[in-house]
Amino acid sequence: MDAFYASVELLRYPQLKGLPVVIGGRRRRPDDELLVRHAELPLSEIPVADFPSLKDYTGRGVITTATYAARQFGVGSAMGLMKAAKLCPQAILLPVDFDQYRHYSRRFKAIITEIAPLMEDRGVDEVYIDFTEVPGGQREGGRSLARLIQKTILDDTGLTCSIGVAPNKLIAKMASEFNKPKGISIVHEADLQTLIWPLPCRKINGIGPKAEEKLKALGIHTVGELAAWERVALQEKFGKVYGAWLHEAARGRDDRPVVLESEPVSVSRETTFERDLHAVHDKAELGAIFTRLSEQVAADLQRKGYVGKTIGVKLRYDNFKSVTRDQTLPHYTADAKVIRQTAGQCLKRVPLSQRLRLLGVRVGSLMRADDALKQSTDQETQDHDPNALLFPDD
DNA sequence: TCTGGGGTCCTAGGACCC
DNA sequence: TCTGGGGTCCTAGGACCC
Repeated sequence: MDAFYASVELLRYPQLKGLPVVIGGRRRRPDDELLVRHAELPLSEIPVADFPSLKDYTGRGVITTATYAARQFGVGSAMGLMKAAKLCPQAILLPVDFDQYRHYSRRFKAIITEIAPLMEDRGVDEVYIDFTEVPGGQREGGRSLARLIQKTILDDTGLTCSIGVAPNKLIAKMASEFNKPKGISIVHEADLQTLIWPLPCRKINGIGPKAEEKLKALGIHTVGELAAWERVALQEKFGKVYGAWLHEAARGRDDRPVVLESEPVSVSRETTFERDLHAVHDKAELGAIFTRLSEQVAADLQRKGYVGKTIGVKLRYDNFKSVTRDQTLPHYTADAKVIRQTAGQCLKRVPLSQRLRLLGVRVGSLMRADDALKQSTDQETQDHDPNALLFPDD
């Protein structure tokens, strides 16, 4: 989806269309005041001049999405808001409204699966679709089906997307970036050298900032330059698995299937504080946050129907260094008190003299709650300990 | 003026078991 | 008196992605 969060906000506030708008920040909805002040007005009639702008923002946070108008000023995803404010102080700043994005996410995905049922969910704003067996999926190399999907999503939601069509996920992902926004790009196997090889390595999904730097140090800047390297040489520099993958990726080879369903591995909640906190000096405040995070994780697990047995904490110090600690329980749980208690044990194993900027609670080694129940009743027949796995404290 | 939140996967060492 | 080989699980950190 094109600038997804921002585009959803523009559905609510069409008067902001064409203006630099960024989504992000840590405050409650800054338009709360707007809504109160303009309670008599529909959202779409709130004057543009009354929207909060980047230059008035103080505090922590990053941009999650910027409209294309804002990107012209050099601001973009993951940029700190304070830095963005220097580049484009007049940009309108709206806070993240995840419920709203989830709602539109479900809608566009439902539209896609109606047209092409083999869809892999890649997060709130991205999917892979298998066109292979869809009627008309091969017409014009896939362009006609891509157009149909774009038009149906636009008619139903008012949102635009960009689609890349290619023989595999690796190339399709790269192709989808070629013509944003509202783009359709078809890349055939034979186009590898002309369309893919000139690109910077960083464009490959799986090469991040670290790998890019390492590649640059070797004089490898483009995918084509990467493709010139022998597999063994890359494996020497990057390790057996990653090196082999780099070798394949540079040749446009990727045999990963489109995965329709997957089980979650972990559930977590974390928060960056308004100001850095100290374990001793701000003990009460930290304790309350810690409890809230544990309760949120427990609620998330219960809502999704999972239990887990590895409980962990994550801390980020004021110097941005992070540490994690975790502990595996002998039983599965989704209980806030058990999570809070175990996470508390983990916290004791971590140095706490430095100020903290972030605290997180995580539950991993998940299992579906109904499967865990089944296991515990199996167990019951063996040792007459009802619900031992799920509810050891009962 | 630094740098969100929610994830996945990989690596590597140590414990422990057969 | 010098110590194999394979497997699994646990833990911590880190790269990467949306």
